[in-house]
Amino acid sequence: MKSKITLTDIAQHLDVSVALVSLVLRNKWKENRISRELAKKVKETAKQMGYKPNVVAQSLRTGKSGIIGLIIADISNPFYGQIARVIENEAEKSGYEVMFGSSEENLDKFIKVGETLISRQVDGLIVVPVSGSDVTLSGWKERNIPLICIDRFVPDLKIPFIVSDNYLGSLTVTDFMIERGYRKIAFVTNDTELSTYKERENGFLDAVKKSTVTNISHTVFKLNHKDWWAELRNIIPLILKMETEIIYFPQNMLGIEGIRIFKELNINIPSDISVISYDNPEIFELYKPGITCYEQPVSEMAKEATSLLVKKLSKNIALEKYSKKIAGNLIIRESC
Amino acid sequence: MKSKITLTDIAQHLDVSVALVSLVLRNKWKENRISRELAKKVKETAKQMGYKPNVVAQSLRTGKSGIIGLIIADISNPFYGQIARVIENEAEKSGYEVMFGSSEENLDKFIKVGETLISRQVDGLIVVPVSGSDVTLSGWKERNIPLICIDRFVPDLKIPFIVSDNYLGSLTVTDFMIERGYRKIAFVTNDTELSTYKERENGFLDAVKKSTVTNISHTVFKLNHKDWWAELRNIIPLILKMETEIIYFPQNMLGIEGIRIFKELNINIPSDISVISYDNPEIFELYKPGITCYEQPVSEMAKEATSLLVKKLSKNIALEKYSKKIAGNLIIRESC
DNA sequence: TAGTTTTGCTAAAACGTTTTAACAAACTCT
DNA sequence: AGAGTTTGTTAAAACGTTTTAGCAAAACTA
Repeated sequence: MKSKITLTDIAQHLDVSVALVSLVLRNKWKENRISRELAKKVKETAKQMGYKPNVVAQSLRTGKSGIIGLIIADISNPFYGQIARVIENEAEKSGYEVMFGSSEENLDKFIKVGETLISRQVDGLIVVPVSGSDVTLSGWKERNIPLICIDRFVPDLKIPFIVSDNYLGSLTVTDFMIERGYRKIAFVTNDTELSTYKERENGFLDAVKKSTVTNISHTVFKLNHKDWWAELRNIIPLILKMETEIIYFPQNMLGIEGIRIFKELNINIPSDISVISYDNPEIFELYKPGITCYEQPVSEMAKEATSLLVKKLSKNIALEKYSKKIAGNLIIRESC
Repeated sequence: MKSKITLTDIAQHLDVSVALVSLVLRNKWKENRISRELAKKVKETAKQMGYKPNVVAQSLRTGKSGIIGLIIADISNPFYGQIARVIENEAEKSGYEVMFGSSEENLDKFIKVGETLISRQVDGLIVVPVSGSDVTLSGWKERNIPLICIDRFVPDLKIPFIVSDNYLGSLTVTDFMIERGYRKIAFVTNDTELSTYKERENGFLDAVKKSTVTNISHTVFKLNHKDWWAELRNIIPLILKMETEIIYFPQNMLGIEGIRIFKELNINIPSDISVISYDNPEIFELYKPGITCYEQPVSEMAKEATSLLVKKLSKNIALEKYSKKIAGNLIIRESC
């Protein structure tokens, strides 16, 4: 069997033009007045010869690759894995494929992955912006690359975004803690300007401030972005020493690492300390005790973002006004 | 800013030929005797004009896409996620990118994903074969598509494979259970012909058979492939009623689902029943009690498979003789 | 019968590259 | 000075498609 059958092969085999074959196989034979029988014959021969279109050639000619590029922030974070899954699924429904890469929260890698995707002629890009990526993003925008931000947005940049309502979410979490009677609260976050963390911190602080309960003592710990992993290990004993009643992790990786450390230290949740976290990875459900958390509307975000981009690609409209902040929901389990 | 700068743009701008620009930018100017100064000028202009090669056009011309296709079996299985991650990483080191899709253990989807990847002109394919995929695979092989199987192999098909040594692994697990004194053992597996499951079952059965201990009672439960999820729920109470001492899940998803069900039923591990599983997802480490399991050499497999494919792509050699079964290792925790 | 319309198909350009053969100009020999 | 060689550059074909304008033949019109 010949390894690659092209339109030319079929055309030669039937002694017709390449154009005709192309028209038939893309179902344009009617409007191009190609006779029904010939069309049929072409289709059959194509199938029988095992013709598969060369998408690369198609892309080159049409300028459309049928690929959506996705840049997530951290491949090992199940949250982004889930986002990628849903986007892939949704994209497929609209006939697109997804190519993706992870920036690992690193600007250089972000740029590199993006440029690679662009040189592959992706039709559009869904990105989780990383710290410092605003210049790059506006550059891409200038170059007319259809762009959507997901999970995080970049203030001041007129790029449409679909994110979860992190401020509201964190308010909810904090109100819940206070209502449950917790008064000594530790908030352990990453030291970064990213919108997600900022808004969750603001939500936390505002909830405490607005509360009618007055005797709340709260401490914010900021982990160095680069080796938060190690820092968390150092900080947790401190937090325990402070007789903290509850620790609030505003992100799943922090939460997961937290419970790992508690397990190692033989600290019991919730009898020794209570825990609440953002995001709802499978492990929070399975863990004993189940971890109370604020679940983000992952599927919804991913779906919205994809359909927004697809809309943009089919009819070229401005999208900023479609930007959205979507609420999630609190899942109460046994950890607090 | 113009949205797409091409070689032609640069050539016109400098009033030289497109050929020259191409030669310079791909660092072939020396062997083509292009003057040093002109080369320098071309490079500078290219950078300054923001030229990015159109990889699609390059692919069409060269017949190489620089993409490795990957078909995993189940996107929601962290085991395959990890494989995908490592492959992507390794591929990148050799200058390849990875496009992937999941077959969801479904033959039609497997074929569809594969054909899509092929029509995208992937340079080669790493696949986790699904049940019944042998015909498809040999078809692809006929079409000269460089192919490697990972995780599972297809007997009788001369396609190079990198898998873990499932028979040996299961022997090890079973020997361990017996040595620990367990005598009433349930083996809960999927009802499938896939090499992984078959070999783990054989390993289990042979270990029991060969054992010098005589009073072992073992039962094999086979879950219907399609809704194993529901069936497992039905079977576990039976297993408990049989006063089984230990339950052996020969795959991570089975194990995870198992502990979820135990949690729901308020069954304690290991006091009510002991558990041992194959694979080592994060949750087995974090869970209380930690789940004893047999860890597969995921990274090693993924690395081997990638480097094998890359080798094939650079120098076109036959690979079957490089097929490998790699041993994993037992991780002892508290669940048995 | 001559003109007009319809039918059925094809030639050719284009997409952005890579690669090879060829060519003019400048040099180097005798 | 003429032949040969080297240097620096380019024209053109090719990869596999899509798409448009156009053409010949057939079928109508009147």
